[in-house]
Amino acid sequence: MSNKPLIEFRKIRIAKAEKLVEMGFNPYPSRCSRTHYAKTITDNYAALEGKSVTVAGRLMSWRKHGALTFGHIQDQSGRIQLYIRRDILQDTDSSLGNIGYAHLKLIEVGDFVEAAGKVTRTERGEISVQPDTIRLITKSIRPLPEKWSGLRDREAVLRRRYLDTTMQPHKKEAFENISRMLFAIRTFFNERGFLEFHTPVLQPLYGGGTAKPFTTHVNALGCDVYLAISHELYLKRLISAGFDRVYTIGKYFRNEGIDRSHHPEFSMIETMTAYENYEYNMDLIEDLFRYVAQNVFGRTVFVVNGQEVDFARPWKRISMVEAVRDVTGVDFGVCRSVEEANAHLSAMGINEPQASTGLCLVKAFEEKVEATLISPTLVYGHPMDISPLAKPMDDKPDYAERFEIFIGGMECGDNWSEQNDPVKLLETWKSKQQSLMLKAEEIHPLDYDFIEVMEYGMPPTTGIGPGIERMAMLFTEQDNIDDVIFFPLMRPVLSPLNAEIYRIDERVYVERVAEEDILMTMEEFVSLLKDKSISPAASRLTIRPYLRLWGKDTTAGREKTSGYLEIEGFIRDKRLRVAGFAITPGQALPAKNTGKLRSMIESSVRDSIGGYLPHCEMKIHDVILLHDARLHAGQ
RNA sequence: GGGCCGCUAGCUCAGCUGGUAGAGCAACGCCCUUUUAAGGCGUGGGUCGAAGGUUCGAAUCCUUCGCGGCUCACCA
Repeated sequence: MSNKPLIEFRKIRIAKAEKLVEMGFNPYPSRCSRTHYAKTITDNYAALEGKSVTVAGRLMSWRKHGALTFGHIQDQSGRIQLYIRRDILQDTDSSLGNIGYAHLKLIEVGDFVEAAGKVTRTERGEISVQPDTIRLITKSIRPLPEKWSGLRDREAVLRRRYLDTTMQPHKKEAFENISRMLFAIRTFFNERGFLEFHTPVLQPLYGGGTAKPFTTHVNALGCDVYLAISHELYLKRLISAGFDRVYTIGKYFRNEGIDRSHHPEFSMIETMTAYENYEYNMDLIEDLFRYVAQNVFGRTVFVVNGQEVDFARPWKRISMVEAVRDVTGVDFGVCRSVEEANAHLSAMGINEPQASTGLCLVKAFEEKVEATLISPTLVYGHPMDISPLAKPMDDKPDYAERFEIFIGGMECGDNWSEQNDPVKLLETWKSKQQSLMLKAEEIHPLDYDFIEVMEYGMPPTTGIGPGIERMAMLFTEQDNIDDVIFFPLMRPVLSPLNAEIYRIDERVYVERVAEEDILMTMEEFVSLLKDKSISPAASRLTIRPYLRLWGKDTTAGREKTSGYLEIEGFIRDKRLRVAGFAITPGQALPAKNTGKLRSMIESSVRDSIGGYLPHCEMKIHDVILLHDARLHAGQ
């Protein structure tokens, strides 16, 4: 028994669906016989006036006036009004699914309905369908958001995008355009003789980038694998296999920061073209952007960060050395020593000494130049230090045949002539791996299988890799990546209200989706601590006690408890779960989950393990009751 | 990870220096043959994100936690 409005609302609507079932209706039929979209009718009124049509969609408004009822049906194309007259609408007939005027109250805003009737105009001039019959297609049992404001809460919009696009259909446009963009990209490459391949997302080694990967496990093979951080090594295998022009529109997973231009899961169009070098790609990518701009969006000028960007004009092409020189006046191309280069850096106010001249150049570029590149710009000639997979330039072997695209101050693609000299490639990788310049976490596994492919030989090859989301942000003029990803990644939540409606224990739900824990029993844990076989990874531990209260044990005469401790900080990046935690209160447990219970638990935790962890600061959270016999007594 | 901000009914929002939690939409009941944010009369609806604390008294003040946003850092 609840007095929450939503729960009442749901009950009332479910009751209506049940009433329909009693009357012989199916509130969730599979068949629908739409003949026209709303927009087709409003766009072609002259031709359709007086003709019979069937429309279907979600009912967005519903105004009853005695013997007249008005409403709006919304489908993918738009909205159209229903103008329902009691003297025209056929009577209820459950064998046909028709709902008559007397039963219209069983239909309400949010439901999906089908209406068949003549196209007409009302006295006020609105193009409408005057139904002879109305069928319920799908009963909705939750209220839609406020009709005028829609969803405003950013979190609500991101978590329930379907409601946002229902209430504000114009918000579908960006996503429709992104879909068309993908189609156009495929057309562009297909027309140029490229073949689309699927490359693996589950990869036994991660390569082709320096990002941190996601790790997962294949039970059938008994080994850990990584989610792709890149697909290029597979595309190169395809070139070696004899395909000259290949591409993939791949999913990339990088276990790093999330912000308005980074998402853990994103996509790129990545190509490989044999018998060409990076100069070919400069033309290719320029053509690609122009093609998408013109064919999907019908224009070439877009507003990025408040500034106009024109994709039609030939793009500026500049070497990284020149770009830095133009902005800062410093020519790293003539630097003779790292010391000299670092001195230039600190003169610019960048006090992070780099390990090589090349890295200094890159640092200066990132700090001083990147944000200034608003119009599409191709920056080429990266230092070899940061280009392990690229070919050096013939005339300047310290620089790579590589270029990046910058638009609106944002990097929008990375491209180079692929290093296909297997001996040099191996050398570079090995020295890179052993280099003390790199932090341990940046060392990537060597892909010897790939080196072997290169040893058999891969013809001269070059690839481009523009990010789909960044492209979408440019073309749809959004400045937040969440607005071009329909389902951005968010922490799972279960509202208390839904927990009540679905009768789910919220904590059990959250537990189930939580990361994998390390498990051991209290007995094992204490004995390992006692032997000093294990020690905490951090000096600050966060401990969450989970407890079940089982009520009074009549034989022992005391209250029974069970549970576990969840310890963060003991094992790096993992939670340790110590099962078999219980308390034996010398007194009755407090009636409520208050500070008193908390302090009993806290002293119990400290008694059981605190002694073995003398140098640890233990932060013990409030107890989380998984079961409380006192609350469940009636069940 | 740091800083700042937010979280009140299904939705959109009020609620000031602490004093009985409010409105609109939505819902429920009744009236209404041209409405379109329809209208009129009436009714019901809350764990104020969570837990502690201060207080005679907390949505309001304090602490911790949760979720989110913006921003900085990190990051091809």
